[in-house]
Amino acid sequence: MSLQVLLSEHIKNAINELFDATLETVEFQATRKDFEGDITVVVFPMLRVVKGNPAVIGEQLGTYLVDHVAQVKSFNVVKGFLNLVLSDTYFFNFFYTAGPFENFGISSEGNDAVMVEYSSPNTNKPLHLGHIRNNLLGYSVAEILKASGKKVYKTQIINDRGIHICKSMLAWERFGNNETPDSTGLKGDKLVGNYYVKFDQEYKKEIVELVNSGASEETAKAEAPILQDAKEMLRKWEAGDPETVALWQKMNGWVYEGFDTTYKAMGVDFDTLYYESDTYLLGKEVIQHGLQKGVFYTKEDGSVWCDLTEEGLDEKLVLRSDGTAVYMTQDMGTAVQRIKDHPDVNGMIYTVGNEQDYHFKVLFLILKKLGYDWAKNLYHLSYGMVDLPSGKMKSREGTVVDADDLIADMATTAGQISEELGKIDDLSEAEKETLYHTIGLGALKYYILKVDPKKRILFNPEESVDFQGNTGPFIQYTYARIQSILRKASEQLALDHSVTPEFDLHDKERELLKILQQFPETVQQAAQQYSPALIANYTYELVREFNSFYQNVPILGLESEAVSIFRVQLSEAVGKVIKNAFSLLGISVPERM
RNA sequence: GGCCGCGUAGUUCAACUGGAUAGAAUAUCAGAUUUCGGCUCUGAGGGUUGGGGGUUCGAAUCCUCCCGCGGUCACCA
Repeated sequence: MSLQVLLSEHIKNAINELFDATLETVEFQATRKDFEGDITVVVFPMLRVVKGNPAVIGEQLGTYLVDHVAQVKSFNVVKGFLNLVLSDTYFFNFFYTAGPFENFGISSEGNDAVMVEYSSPNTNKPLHLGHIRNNLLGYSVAEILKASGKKVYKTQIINDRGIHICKSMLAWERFGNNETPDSTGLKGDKLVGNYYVKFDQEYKKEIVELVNSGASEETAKAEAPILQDAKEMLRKWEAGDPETVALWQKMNGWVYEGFDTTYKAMGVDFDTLYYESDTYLLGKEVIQHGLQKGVFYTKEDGSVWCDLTEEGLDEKLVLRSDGTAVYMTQDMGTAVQRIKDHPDVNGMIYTVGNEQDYHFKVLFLILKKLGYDWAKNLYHLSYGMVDLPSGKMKSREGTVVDADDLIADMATTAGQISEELGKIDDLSEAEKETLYHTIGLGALKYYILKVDPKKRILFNPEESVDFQGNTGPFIQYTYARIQSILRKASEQLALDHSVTPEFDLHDKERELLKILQQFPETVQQAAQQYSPALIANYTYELVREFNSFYQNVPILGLESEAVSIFRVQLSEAVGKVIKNAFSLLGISVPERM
């Protein structure tokens, strides 16, 4: 039984005995640092069933608890807050039953399955900083859900068809001179991206020419020959023209290879993939189903709509008058398909930028109206844009930050700083390179994940790779330091885990234990809220608490060996929790740095 | 313009979802140490939580009206 449950029981009994009243729930909170105590009972809410002065009620409750509950050592009351001081035995007991902390906070996989979609790129240009936030969020939320006891499928829908894909194909065909990733030494996604840019340049040229020869800008934009050709290419692709399809496959293949490299560098992965070229025709049966149920209706021109005005939204087109699918149709079809493919899944998380908030609101609502029981478990993991100190990322102004470049830069910067600090001279070059990548990536990931997803991020590369403050490297550094403590300790002490300590806990050690035991709860909370930021901030708090004590107080070579052993074991536990927490964020921790 | 989101120390972020005196980190300043203006400690200042009103024992958090920033309003995806 957890402590809170135990205390609730006793408090309810107390209210019953002392005031002859019935209490439904008891509200707890962690005691604030500036007050004495470990856990706080809020008395105010009880005033609804018990009349009286909250401070007096608190006194009476406190006395009762000290008398009846072994774990409560003493108490104090401030206004309506009853602060309980727990016994050392309680903390020792927690520490020695929860240990050895290997899988602390990580539940084993259950049957309840969810699907997490993230990344979902277009196959006509390389991944950029915006995708990085998307990928990190999606991956981390998937890991957190897993740790909370769910079965998780990571997926993405790859946007591999459409006019934008044809644009890069056309430009390559026309200006490419049969260039390949091999012949140019470029990553496949970069090469294809270059031709997408090339198309745009040519297109603009043609517009200027047309306008100069008297056309209006609007008609010039619509009628530029190169755009017409791209449209023609799309028609050919949809008709299954072998040559076009072969080109499409070849160029997409290049892009996938490039993406794989980037995903690998980022440390993210997927369990199952969906391609838009397979799903873009899906959803028509869903439309039929919806028409029968009366959820949709047909207009005179044959287009199909869903009326959401009762729910405060608009009318939404779900099928064009020519019978072809729109974005919404596809997304409905894909959702249904995914459940068909994975019958154990009963919920989905979509990691997509907040510019699509409205789209997902509508999608979820329609699926609910269609009567799918899993539709109530859909969640749009919506996140804000990533801005740079120089302003917004604009592809036309060339201020887009490329994902590969950024990851490489972060590693370089991490290397420079490490060299200056000069603590790792005895590592081999290869080891150093791995380490710098770990640190650089850790800096990047932590900086992005510690911010609430829905808020915009101002990404400052220099600040993020700082080794001080609330940063990834600082936490990694603490982990490495703990490993070093353990290495030294193993030479001096026999770490007997069966030792039952007999000494008073230092206040700081109680603080640390309090934070430590909150980890499992934090994981559950983060899973409920889909918030890696919660994990990140938790880890930082743990690390800060650890440093504030063990930076000034010796761990080894104390007069009492029992205390030394305990401190080493506590350090070890903190290290393991850091490692567990960081693995939920997709960040690895170095053994030394 | 309608709808959605955001607004917290100079800056970047927190605040256990309505709880106590709104906290960290950075930057700044002052001390200590230092063969260094750089590294490391110690400490300080810094806030009407965009503004007004409301709800209650209690509001950064909830409701409302303004202000500012962003997004979105396609038979595009």
